Amino acid sequence: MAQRQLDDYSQIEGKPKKVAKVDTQQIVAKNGVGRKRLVFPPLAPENLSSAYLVSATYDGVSRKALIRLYEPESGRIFFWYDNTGHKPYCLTNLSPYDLEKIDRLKRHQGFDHFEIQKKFDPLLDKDVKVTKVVANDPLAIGGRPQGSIRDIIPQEFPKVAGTSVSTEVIKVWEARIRYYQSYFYDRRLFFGMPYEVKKGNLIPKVLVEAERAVGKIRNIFKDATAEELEHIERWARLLEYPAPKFRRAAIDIEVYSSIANRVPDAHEATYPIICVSLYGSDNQKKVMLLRREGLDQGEGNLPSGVDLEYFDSEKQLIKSVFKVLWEYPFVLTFNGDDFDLRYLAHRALNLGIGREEIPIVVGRRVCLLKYGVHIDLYRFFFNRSIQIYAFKNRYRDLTLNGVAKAILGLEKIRLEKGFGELSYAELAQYCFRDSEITFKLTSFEDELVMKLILVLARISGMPMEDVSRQGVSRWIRSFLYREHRRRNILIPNSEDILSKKGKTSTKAVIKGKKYKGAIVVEPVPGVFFNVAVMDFPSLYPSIIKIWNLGYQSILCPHQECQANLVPNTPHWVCTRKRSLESLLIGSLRDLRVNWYKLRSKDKDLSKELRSWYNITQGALKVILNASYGVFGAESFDLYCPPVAEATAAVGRHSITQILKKAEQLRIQVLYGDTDSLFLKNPSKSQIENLSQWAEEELKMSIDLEKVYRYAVFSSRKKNYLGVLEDGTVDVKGLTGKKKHIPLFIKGAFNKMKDRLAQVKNPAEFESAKRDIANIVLEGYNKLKRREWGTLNELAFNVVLGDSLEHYTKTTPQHVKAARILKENGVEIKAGDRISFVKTLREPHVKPVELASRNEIDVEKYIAHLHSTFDQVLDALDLSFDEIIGLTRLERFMA
DNA sequence: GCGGACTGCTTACCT
DNA sequence: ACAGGTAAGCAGTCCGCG
Repeated sequence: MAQRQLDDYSQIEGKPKKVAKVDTQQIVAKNGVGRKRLVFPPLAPENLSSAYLVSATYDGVSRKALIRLYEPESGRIFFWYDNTGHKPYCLTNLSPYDLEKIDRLKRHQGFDHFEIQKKFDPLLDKDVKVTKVVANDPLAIGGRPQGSIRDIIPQEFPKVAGTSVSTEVIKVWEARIRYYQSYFYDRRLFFGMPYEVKKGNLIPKVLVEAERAVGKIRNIFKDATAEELEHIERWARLLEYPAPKFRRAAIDIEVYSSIANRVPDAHEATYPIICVSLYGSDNQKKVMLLRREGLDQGEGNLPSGVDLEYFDSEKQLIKSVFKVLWEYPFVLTFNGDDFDLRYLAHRALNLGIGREEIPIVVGRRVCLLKYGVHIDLYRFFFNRSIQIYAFKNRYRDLTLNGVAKAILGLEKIRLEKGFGELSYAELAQYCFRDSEITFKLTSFEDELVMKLILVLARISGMPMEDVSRQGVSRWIRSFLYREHRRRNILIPNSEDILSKKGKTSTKAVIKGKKYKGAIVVEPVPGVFFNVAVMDFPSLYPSIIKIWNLGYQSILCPHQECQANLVPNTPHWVCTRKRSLESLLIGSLRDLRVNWYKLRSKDKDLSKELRSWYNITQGALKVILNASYGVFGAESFDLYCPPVAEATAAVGRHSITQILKKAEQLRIQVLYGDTDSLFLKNPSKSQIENLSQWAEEELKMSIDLEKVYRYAVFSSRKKNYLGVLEDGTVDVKGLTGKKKHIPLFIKGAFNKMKDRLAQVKNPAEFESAKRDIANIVLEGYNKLKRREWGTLNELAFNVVLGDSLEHYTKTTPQHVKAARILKENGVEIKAGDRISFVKTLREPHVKPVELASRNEIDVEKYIAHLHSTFDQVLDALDLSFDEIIGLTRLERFMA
């Protein structure tokens, strides 16, 4: 089963119903910046002019949806409780008459009532009557180990039905959607958008400027159908509204530990918290230290403006931290879910601080706040899509230091000793830097990260907490679910989609894959001047749009659609009705390509506006890039393999057709991958012809993406080097750019790269070739003469993909090195980068720390230098062996 | 017992 | 837990080899 039994918020430790009684337990906290006293819960007033809807939960006490509104003027959070009487529910195909027979259901304490509802069944393609089973509590629907309504119905009905009823025909739908999501979908509320409270009711704000922009957009998309335009406008309305300033604070804690290098257990919370730092957007900078006996003041400078406060008791220190957590609307941590907030909460309990005084809600995998929104930046930066598409793989190490160094150029303070041995000054300095860095991860480039999370919350329809923690497939699922509810379409169960439309028909090139993917054109080896790169902008989303792909439309039940075949597959696509995916993904794609990308570069707009548009187009890019893949991912709740397969098949068809056309137009294609073509010195009219043909015949645009002054291809696919007119060098796939190879080799490679950047025309190539040969020779000689700097220069840095025990089939070199490290008492876990060098004696590897320079296997390094350079030398008509002076005979003998 | 041909595993990359 | 395709390097296996 792809769906999870329980959600994070139902797994909150302790008894959810005892969390903060609304009327009796009022917690009053005075914050440090002279604001008003805070009363909990901070109810929204009867009238509130404008506040952003940032988060929501189910409140077990009032049994209502609870919405957090962020009001940027005062920088406060207000709580708004549902006033419409909306309740949790699920749907079933059993009639109320049948359901009445199920005693356990009727007697269930959370059960409220039945309603008959008409819904559209997307898999049967017709209206159906279903029963809405309404409950008083979302946990009654699902979330209790036994005795949840969603389980009782299929389990109990066959027993009471009289005749034999198979469990399979009894359906329960929409029982696994979190209540606050369900609430938002039904009430058509949008996370991240501003609302006003008027006489206690929530009303969306309308902004004149945003509406004006929507009007402009409407004019741009003249060719869109009415249905498409409707969706484009709906998205644009979400994206045109500006972002607020986020009042926020980053915190970081340090815990005393007797053993250096061991992370204290956040659940046990045995050791005292000795230091906490705070960095606020309102310039509140603070370090709180626990006084300990015999500790030196020590030397060390805190940046100016940082308050230093000492506490005699840890309890007082923690209470002081809690004031901050009861105060700020947004709290930032780096790994606070697993460590900082979790430790604080457990430590507080250990010290006898009352539950109601603790501002943290500790879940199984997350830690949330009772007042504000906790954003764990570790979780956000861990997201693969964010890493790749939003930050272009700029950071590699998923540590605070790694991310900050790559993005901000800021580093943690290096420690020579354990926390236990630091003086007050050293500890304060160290701790403060961490919260400073954490904060700055959200403030660089005009608060990009906060805005990105906001935009993603709007598009996905998820609270900021969730959107910052969950992956792109959840975001996509959420906006598709939202559209189902909007149109009164039953949200299908994953297993029903799969049993109806689960089969694929093509054979993947790679063993173990489910279907065939993209085409890579065999490159023509050599150096070519004036290479034009053309590509289909967001090819797969375009295909989903144009071919009307979706789980409903593929293999639809209509006879007449069966002739509408996807090229090279037996799959047909519906001709009667537009699929939700086609409309939603297609309109997002069109908006990005034809509006947001252009606006982000529009010099007539203010810098601020351009930056906003740039963030928006970046968010769209992240989503669009994943919008095809999710349909081929089992974990996606609308998993539908033929949709993914059809998308890839049309992709292959498109590039194959354009290759043929290029040949007809006598344009030589040097290379191509998935959605791109590299053309050899084409004329303007040839390019024009090609793109016109694609527009007419394939109904797809193809753009001239860039022109390389020259490009170097080896005979290997996904391996090339291109020099743009401005001298920038694009290196793709070559070993020389891979992050794990030794700096020594990378250095030599980069020298070659810099030299190649200077070549302007074929004539200049000859002297460049001589220089490159010298670079290679220099590297070779240095190795031969063992003239490297530190051993670090020779270290390979390979990420350990799994925990050490997991490697049973083979033992790769980095695993060998990691095991040696472990024997030496170093803690090793999945995701660690292992640095090792190649040595002469068995087992031919050693962790850098443990190796000495005389045991290096120089010949191995020469072999690596050789293969790294071969990828380029081939094309330049140079030979590694000749460069290093091997005679033809010696080469023959070797 | 050893080397070459082969397959499989693992990582890092491309679109 | 978005997909499939490609390259590289090494580990492990099989088989021939008087």
